[in-house]
Amino acid sequence: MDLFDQLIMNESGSDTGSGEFAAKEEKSSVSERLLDGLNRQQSQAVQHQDGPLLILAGAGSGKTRVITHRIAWLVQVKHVRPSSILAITFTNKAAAEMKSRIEALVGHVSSSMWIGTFHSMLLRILRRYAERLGYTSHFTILDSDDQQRIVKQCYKELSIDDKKFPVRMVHSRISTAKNALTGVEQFAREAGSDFVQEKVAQVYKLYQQILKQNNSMDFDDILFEAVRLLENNEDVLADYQNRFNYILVDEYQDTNHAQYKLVHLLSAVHKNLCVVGDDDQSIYSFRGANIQNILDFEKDFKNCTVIKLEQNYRSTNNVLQAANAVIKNNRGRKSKQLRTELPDGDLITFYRSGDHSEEARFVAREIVRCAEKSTHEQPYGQIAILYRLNALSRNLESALREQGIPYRIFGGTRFYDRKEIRDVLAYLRLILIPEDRLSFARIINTPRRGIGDATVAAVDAISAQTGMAPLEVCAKSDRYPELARASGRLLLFSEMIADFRKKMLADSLTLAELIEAVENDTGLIQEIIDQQEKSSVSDSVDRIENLKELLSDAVEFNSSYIEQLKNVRENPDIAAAEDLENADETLPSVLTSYLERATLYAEMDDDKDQDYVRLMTIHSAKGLEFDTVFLIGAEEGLFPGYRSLESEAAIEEERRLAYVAITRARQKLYISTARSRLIFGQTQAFRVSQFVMEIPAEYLEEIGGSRESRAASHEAYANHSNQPAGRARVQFPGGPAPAAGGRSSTNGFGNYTGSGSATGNNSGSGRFGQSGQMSPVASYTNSKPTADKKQGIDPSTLKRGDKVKHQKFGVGRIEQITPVANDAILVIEFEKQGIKRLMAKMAPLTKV
DNA sequence: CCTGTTAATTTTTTT
DNA sequence: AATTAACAGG
Repeated sequence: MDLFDQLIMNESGSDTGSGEFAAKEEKSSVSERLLDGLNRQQSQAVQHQDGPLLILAGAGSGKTRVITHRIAWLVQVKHVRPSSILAITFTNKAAAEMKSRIEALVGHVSSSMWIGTFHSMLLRILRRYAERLGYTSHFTILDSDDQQRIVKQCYKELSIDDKKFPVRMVHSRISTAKNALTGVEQFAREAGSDFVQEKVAQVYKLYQQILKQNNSMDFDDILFEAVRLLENNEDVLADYQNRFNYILVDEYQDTNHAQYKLVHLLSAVHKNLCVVGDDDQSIYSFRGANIQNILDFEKDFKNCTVIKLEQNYRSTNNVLQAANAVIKNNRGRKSKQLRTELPDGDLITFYRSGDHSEEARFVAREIVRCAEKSTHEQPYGQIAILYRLNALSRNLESALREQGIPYRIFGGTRFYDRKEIRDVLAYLRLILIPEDRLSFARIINTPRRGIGDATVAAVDAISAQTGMAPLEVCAKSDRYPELARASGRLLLFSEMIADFRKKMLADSLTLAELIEAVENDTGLIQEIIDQQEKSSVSDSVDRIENLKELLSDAVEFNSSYIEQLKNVRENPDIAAAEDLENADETLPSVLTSYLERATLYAEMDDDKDQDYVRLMTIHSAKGLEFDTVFLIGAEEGLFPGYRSLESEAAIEEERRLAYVAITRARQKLYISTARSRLIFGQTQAFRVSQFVMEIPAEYLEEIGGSRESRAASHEAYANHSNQPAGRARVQFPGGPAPAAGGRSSTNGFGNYTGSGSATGNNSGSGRFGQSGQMSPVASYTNSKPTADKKQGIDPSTLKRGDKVKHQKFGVGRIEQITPVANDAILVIEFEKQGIKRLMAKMAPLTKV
């Protein structure tokens, strides 16, 4: 993170020339520096005085620059107290970037500004006043996986059939209700006699009870409860209203009702609310975002100033015109027309492939070509492949590997969401908070330890009767005849947790050491190793590597946490001080912060300087830009998705998504489709996306067949030799048209043999936790005295056939060594006990 | 009560 | 296609 900050600072530092410049020109130079290079609208936005301000910032219009410069302007020219500035973003990444860019402009005073996401900033407030809402200040935060589990739990208690009421659907309705600030009672009232809504209302009610009982809030509660807090507590509201003289909200088009309400409440006194957004980039309505918030801003705030940023500095003219042409088909939008002074640039390349693997190979080959002719030091780092659904990334992987292209996939299941990681986190949470029911339920039988559903149900029943936490029931299980049979195992479990807890409270371990102890002593790793022999698809290596990765993550966290603590002590007035009010260096304190970050800050970070192709959904590409963009899967039914085909509003959202995708490209845009594609378990034929049809021909070149009109599509599909139509018109840049697709179909099957082996998994340079960029696992133990001495053997000293001696199993011979992180899985045939799988460094082994 | 097998269901996008 | 739920056998 520090490195990242530094990079940003250097970058912005050089383009504003802070140092000598300011010294020379003295006074007015400050404002000159902040306005330098801005166009009229931008500079007007930066200098706007007081009162509501709406900045409609088109894609690539220098939005971030305007925001950061405006904040700097407020501080340095208007002498606004930094601590009275609140800047809200949607992602932690955006917040971090804004923070460092502002710091580059104004220096360390930026640290007393509140810059963060809605969730992080509200959490700060909620912790302080938790008691007023009926929580303790240590309430835990539940992510959507936890939410679904609780809904399922509700189903059991209410005996609701999850076939008739899909968990997903009910969960999302509850979430929608909260985002619309509809509480339990109101929801029940409005449900009326609607059968489905009535059931949802029942679940909602019980769901909230369970959360309260657990002293936890889900993601949506953070917004909901914050509104409740402010509305019902005048003193609190007044405090924050007065405190935040200037409020700035980025990506305003993505706010939902609760967020809208919050912004209104907080800005009501000073009315210095500046919102920045682009209605054309509103793509989160499925999450409750209401595009009306930005469209109605002028109505909501009388005498508000509106500034449109329509000058695009990012894309070539061809790309930009294509984007304009697509988005103008939307009806519900503020009229604007982006323009650029950049040259036309290359035409957009449209490629119609036969099927998905041909598409993937085309993309891979084009990337190689791009990289070869690129003058950039890091040719791959400037390339992105975007798609509508995560599922589409699969096809690309093998093609990219074949060409030896370094890549990394973003999104999908996030690191902290992986099963094995969540298991460890659940242990940690239970160790920290023995009353936690959710974590208990998750891990009581993970790994398998002979405690089945029946036993868990009995424990729950006793817990409900006596009011004891489930873990406590386990500890006293010998007192209950109904638990007699499982009592031994229950006691063992509770003692194990108690033992961990003792160690934690004694503060004799580092965070990483505690995690390592959990991973090893609970048998989590052993279970994964044991599964290796059974399951045909061996992902054990990946999963263990993830667990090792968690260790280095913990080390990293630990040191940055300590540093931040130090920082706060030296400057008590920085904003982060409120988060760390009662924090210290002890393990319980560190662990508390760590768990919170794991739920709230679950994004993978991306080093901008890494030279690999980035694969991500369009959603996660918002706010980013790349020299070259490949948009794949541009097919009717995929993009726009078939679920949105019925509703005009949904199509418009998809179109906005298309607009976002197109405008990510700086210089070159490829759009590709497949005539048929294997997806959702079957091969389907697809037409070209209507969004592609909306791009005027003058901005396109076509390869592998034209985008046929609807009428022509049958005919074209009939003569599926993709030779004729497209080929004639192809102007393949740089040479005689190579048979980009159709010819080499042998490859389509060729890669089958290549995959499957362990090497196949590792050779991909892409996946999280495998690439060299992650910090090495080696050094995760540090200063504090280690509680238990390391055992085992360094795997690098071992080879097949070596004899080893195990404390319990006796002497055995090594049959197989599978490297994992900096350790290895050993398959050992013991003379007496048979074949066992063990981690080289962890097992009590000695060389013979 | 666990385990391994079969059947069924699922597929946006994410703070 | 792949993950997850139900089911039967030990």
